[in-house]
Amino acid sequence: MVTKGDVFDPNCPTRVILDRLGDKWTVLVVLRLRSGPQRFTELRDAIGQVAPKVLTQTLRRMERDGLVTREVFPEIPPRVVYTLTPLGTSLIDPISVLTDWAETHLPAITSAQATYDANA
Amino acid sequence: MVTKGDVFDPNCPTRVILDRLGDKWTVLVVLRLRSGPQRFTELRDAIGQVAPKVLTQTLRRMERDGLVTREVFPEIPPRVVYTLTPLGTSLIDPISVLTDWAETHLPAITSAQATYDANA
DNA sequence: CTGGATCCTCCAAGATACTG
DNA sequence: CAGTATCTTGGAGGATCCAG
Repeated sequence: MVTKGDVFDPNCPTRVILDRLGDKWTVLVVLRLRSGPQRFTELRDAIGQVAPKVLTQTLRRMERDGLVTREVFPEIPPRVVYTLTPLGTSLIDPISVLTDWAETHLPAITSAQATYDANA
Repeated sequence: MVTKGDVFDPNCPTRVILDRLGDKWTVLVVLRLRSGPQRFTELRDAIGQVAPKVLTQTLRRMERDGLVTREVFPEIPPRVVYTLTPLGTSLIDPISVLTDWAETHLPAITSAQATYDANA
């Protein structure tokens, strides 16, 4: 049974989620797929300089977690389309809360850092 | 100027925040300090097996970011108390959204993983 | 008690090249 | 086009000992 108190258990679900969100690309993939299914190359180009190996790793892990589906069309050249699952879509709101917080408080953080560094 | 669209800019504020939340201990420190100021050892004991060096690094970074204050009492033995700043306190809500999401959807994720692994 | 100093491990991430 | 194969690396995290 999972309770609110076990965030301090190393196997706590929140820790698992934060591991995912903490990686470099998962959140960006979610935000890209928000506007609809995308092909591998579309994701790569949109997200920026990400090595194909890394993007593949990210997408595979997201597929395993049930956040995206991977659809292969057996054509030449091959076409692979990634789509957010309902589970993946449900992550958009929590992510938005974070981005909103980040954008709201960035000035305060930057300012705090400047003050801290000045006294160093 | 910071806009919603620049999540794909490597210097995007959201990326910075996610880097923090993605580390192993910051979120746990926030949740501990939620119930009030704590001493170094109290934090260490409550959070679990964290090396003092690592906890110090975490706390220093949080102090630099303006999330906590560090108060040293020049006594023997020394006493150091960490307290959430208003900025740090404002992080509790976004974190709660994440923990709620995690706890709600953990079964779905676990199930998805099991299905994925079974077909491997 | 707090946490600095030192050394070590591990792995996400990246660069590059290649293939069905 | 959508990856895989291989090699490399930076830095978070950890273990241990020591000091004010």
